[in-house]
Amino acid sequence: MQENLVIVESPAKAKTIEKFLGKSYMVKSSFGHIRDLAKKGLGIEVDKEFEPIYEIPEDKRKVVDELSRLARQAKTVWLASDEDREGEAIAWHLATVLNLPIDNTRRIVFHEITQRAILNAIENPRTIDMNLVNAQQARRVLDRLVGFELSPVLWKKVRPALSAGRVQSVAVRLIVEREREIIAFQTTASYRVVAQFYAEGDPQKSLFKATLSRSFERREDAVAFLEGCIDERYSVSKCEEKPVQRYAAPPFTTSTLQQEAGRKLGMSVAQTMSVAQRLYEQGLITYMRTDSVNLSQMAITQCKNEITRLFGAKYSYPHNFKTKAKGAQEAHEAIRPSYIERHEIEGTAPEKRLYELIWKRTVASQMVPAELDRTTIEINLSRRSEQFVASGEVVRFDGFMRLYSESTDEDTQQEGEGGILPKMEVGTAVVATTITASERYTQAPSRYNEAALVKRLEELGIGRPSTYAPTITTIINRGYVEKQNRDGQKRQIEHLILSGGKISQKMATESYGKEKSRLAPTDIGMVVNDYLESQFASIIDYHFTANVEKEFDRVADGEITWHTMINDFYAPFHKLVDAAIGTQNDRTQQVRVLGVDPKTGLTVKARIGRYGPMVELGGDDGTKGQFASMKKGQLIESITLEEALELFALPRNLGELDGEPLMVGVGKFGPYLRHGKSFTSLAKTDDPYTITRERAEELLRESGEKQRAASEPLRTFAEDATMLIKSGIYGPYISYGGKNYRLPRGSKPESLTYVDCQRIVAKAQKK
DNA sequence: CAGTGAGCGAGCTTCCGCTTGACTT
Repeated sequence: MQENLVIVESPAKAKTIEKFLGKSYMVKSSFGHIRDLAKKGLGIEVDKEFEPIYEIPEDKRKVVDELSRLARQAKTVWLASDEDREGEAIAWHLATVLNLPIDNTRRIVFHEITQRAILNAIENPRTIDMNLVNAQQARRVLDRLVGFELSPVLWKKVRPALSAGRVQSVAVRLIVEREREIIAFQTTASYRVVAQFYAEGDPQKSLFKATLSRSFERREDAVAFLEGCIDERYSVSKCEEKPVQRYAAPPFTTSTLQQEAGRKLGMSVAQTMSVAQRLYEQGLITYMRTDSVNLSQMAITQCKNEITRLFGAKYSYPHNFKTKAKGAQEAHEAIRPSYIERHEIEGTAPEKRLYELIWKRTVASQMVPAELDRTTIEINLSRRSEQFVASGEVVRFDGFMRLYSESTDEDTQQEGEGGILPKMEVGTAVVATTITASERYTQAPSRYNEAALVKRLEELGIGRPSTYAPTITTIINRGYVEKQNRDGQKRQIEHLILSGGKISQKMATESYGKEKSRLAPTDIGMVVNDYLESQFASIIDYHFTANVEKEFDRVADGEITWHTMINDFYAPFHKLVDAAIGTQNDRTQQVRVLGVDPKTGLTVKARIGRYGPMVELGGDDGTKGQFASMKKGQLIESITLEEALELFALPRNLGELDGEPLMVGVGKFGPYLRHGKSFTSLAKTDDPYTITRERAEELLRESGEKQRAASEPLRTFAEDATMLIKSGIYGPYISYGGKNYRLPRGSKPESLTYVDCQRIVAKAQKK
């Protein structure tokens, strides 16, 4: 029996803290929330002052029973959940459910997992802050009201099983609006002029590139400019050198870790979190769901020592950062290595790489700023008012850049900018060796990648570190958004080159628009977004969360009761819901006419059909038209007539084979070949519109062989022919008596005996 | 699993934030 029971939220945290406290303390975890609003129905008694109906979810029963038992035996119970709204609520639910008496229950908080912080917390217990708890109840109730009243409107007015919510609907809106910007974007070309200069009399050492201060929209203007340059004279009008400092980025929060892991390691948001979770569980890093950039004093000191040891004292700059994120609750430290002196770890490749990234970012944050010289040279023309401008940066002292530099989404360096520039006196005459006017196209805005969406949500104060990854999963699962790759397209660009007094022309191709894993809306995502915007503009407003957060804060400060707050919100909101149900919705039946098929003279339309977005050829006068499903990535709003007509080319018949036609089409699993009753997917590199008969036959043969190989068991046993070890997508498994059984961890299929397999089967059957 | 392009209408779907395993063939 233990004298003291300490309850925290996370089991890994419990393990660490237990080491810091004496033998008389037992530390257990609640695994997050232990109670929630009733799963069925609204879970709120709206007309009884919004009384929440709480219940213990099925999967929490065991934890609660265990904690109950231990709490009864303990002399003192310490509620040590996080010091934020949710943590305070967890403490209150625990106190309520475990029937903890006020006099031997203590609420303690700490923001970092260090021995000093924990002992300090134990010495300064307080009581549960009911205002903070009520702010959480308000948050929970509001989210349920919004989600469970909006979603049914969508079922009725748009399509069943859809969903809407305070966070997810704004996330979808961001993606839809970006797509509309891209659709509306008109690309324009202009000529950008770059010249190669050197100082008169010193061609070797003084070579540099400079860009003209303006570009030319019309080709003839660019040509005229170059012609004028043939007998132009140039001189330096300004040469300025300015020292600048570049500061290290703060240590990681959840959102910045997701961004950097995406950019530098190519990891998805969910992947980053799962790898970080493993590092956390091994005690290698601090908690990975945090909005704080704060470092403990201990970590700052360790960084100082480590930096001094590795690079010398002049590189060390011990300091802390201020959190800027909207609505940050700062219950934890920034994400950092638990032990700064540990530079690398054992583990899988992603674990090692993510740890290294965290280590570098943390240590660099405690290093001095880099010092750079930024040089700007301006070149005047004798007969025109434009100028050529060159700028460059030279690192004078590397500082933190010795270890780490933050990446950006737009890693594009402008031509004519860069490294070292020569020192020049004002008035120096310079000579242009070549001047090039190159065609440049304006770029459409790019679609969000996962981390960029998280960044935007965080800026708006929407969502929490624990929900960024799940929110993305939700909007993808609902079919509102897809992760898409796009092939780049090619276009011709013209270079006009003035060299040796003559202008010549050179054509080049450039590719543009290539995208990997970008978030794009689906048609249903756009329809739902437009519907919500038309009926519930105030709820999916970007500032809605920020506004209600202010109200939650007032509840937390005791200025207003949560009932008042929720009532003030609910009355007008519920009116909107009633109004929406009462109005006819014609948005989902939208049909877009794309034009007329030149071959048949029939109209081509795009709309959402029973099985998703489709194009229709003809079918105007009550007759049945020809239908074709739209491809992934195509939208009703932006598909062109040409793209639509292409879709009718499938399914194609490649001719007979063994008396059966060989067909190629596109189904819900992508392009496929059908021969009789058997289906084969095309390879990624094959195009269903152009694939040849020879290639199709080759694919059929290949897939036949693969299928034979896959159905072949890995192992058979002489004792019993029905006991098989097969290879599946989750690794090897046992197939026996029509059922499948997974192998215990670490067992090797080649070393299992028949008796082993029998045991595994028997054990699984007992369960 | 690879197709479709209406109108029988049961009973169901859904939120956001805290936390981890259990489990797919």
